[in-house]
Amino acid sequence: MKIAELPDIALEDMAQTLKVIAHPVRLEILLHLADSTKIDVTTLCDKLSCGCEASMMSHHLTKMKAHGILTSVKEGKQVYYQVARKEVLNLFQCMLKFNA
Amino acid sequence: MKIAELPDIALEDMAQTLKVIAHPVRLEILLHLADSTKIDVTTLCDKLSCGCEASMMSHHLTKMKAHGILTSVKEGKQVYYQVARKEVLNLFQCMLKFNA
DNA sequence: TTAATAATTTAACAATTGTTCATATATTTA
DNA sequence: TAAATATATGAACAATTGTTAAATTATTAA
Repeated sequence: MKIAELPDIALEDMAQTLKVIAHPVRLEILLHLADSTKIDVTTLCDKLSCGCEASMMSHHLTKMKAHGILTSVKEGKQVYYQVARKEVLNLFQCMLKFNA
Repeated sequence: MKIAELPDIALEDMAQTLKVIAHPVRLEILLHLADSTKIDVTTLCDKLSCGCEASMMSHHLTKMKAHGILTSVKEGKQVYYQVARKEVLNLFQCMLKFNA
């Protein structure tokens, strides 16, 4: 598909979504969620190398959820997050190719 | 390729690159450069719908060049810009799929 | 060599994001 | 019900980005 023929692209929206994703901690979250179907906030804090505490992590997760990048389900005391659409993860392949 | 097996990803770098791209005017510039091999600053100002003046346009172009997203050549009075690696443009396909 | 054009740079300020910490709200367990 | 755990929220402040306008540099043309 030629770029010129791409259907109406809402550049503002696209920029906004990219801006939300363009943060090292949020990228690490996405990378982690790529492999585990769902994960709760505390476990994420433990597993990621960013050293985030629950509050900060929650801010990041809330932001990504608000922009439709993640979804969440509450089960008992924990809230489990997962990627809303696996397609976001293509971004990593995309960026790797770019950096190569 | 499984995400988990991606080679060392420098998340900071990736975030930084995405951040530079994540701006509506800069996306429009990239979209335009996708189809024309090279273009000078004044022409870009005329052709884009963002209404940027030369100074602002130059700021955006300089930033993208500084991050290796664009390159430029000077010919006479004008400076022509083009995308450094066509691979960045995959981002558009990527994001379209995401928004679909 | 002066004027005109093209692009860049700088500095100031506005606006948006990021971070921290204290507090609040559920939910479970003792 | 009280304490403990998990998450979220809000407000303050720091840091980064975005924008504007004026000044500057380089190149060409008169």
